[in-house]
Amino acid sequence: MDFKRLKYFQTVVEEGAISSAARRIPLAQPALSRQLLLLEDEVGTTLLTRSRHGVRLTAAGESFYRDTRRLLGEFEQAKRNARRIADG
Amino acid sequence: MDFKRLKYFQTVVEEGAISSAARRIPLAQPALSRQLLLLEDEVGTTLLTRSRHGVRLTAAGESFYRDTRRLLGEFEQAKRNARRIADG
DNA sequence: CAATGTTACGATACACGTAATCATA
DNA sequence: TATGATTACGTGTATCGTAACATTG
Repeated sequence: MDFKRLKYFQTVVEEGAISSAARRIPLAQPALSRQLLLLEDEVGTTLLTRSRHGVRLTAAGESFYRDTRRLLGEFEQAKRNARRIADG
Repeated sequence: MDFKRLKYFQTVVEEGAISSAARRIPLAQPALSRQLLLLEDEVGTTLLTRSRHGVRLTAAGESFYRDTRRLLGEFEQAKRNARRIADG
């Protein structure tokens, strides 16, 4: 599991569609679609419902989105903490 | 950044040496050494001091070890939360 | 048929293992 | 010279982009 995959998921949720998220990342749409399927496979449940108009979070997806958004922030903080201690 | 890389770091800290951590993971010693260098590069600071007897955490490494150990637990919890909501 | 998402497939990048090298008690 | 870490290099797997296909308002 790469943090990259979680960031992709965050972007898709924020954009409400895989296509526009792919443009924003940037990444080809099929590559992003695959990354989301792999993420759902690793988590073990469906996180998004797909439709003609884009994607919507499932209840499980809502939970996972909140949890991982916090997590990504904490990881950045962990790196900052380490650098701050090292640099003085 | 892969979670795998953080888990490798955890194991190295617990073992106190790259060589024994590599046996435990399992992974070839050079591969593990490279992963640690890549991790330090991504974090932006030295996390371990190397010696003939193994490795020791720097002050920055201590901080990063604590932070990421917590993070890894929280990630597992995030997955469990999602599955619980989906299944239950 | 237009805008979305997925599947197929070939090319590239990254992580691995083996072998060689460096460092130190 | 024995133990532990790093560098070099070839190989395999995973990710990417392009192209083709599927779905639906």
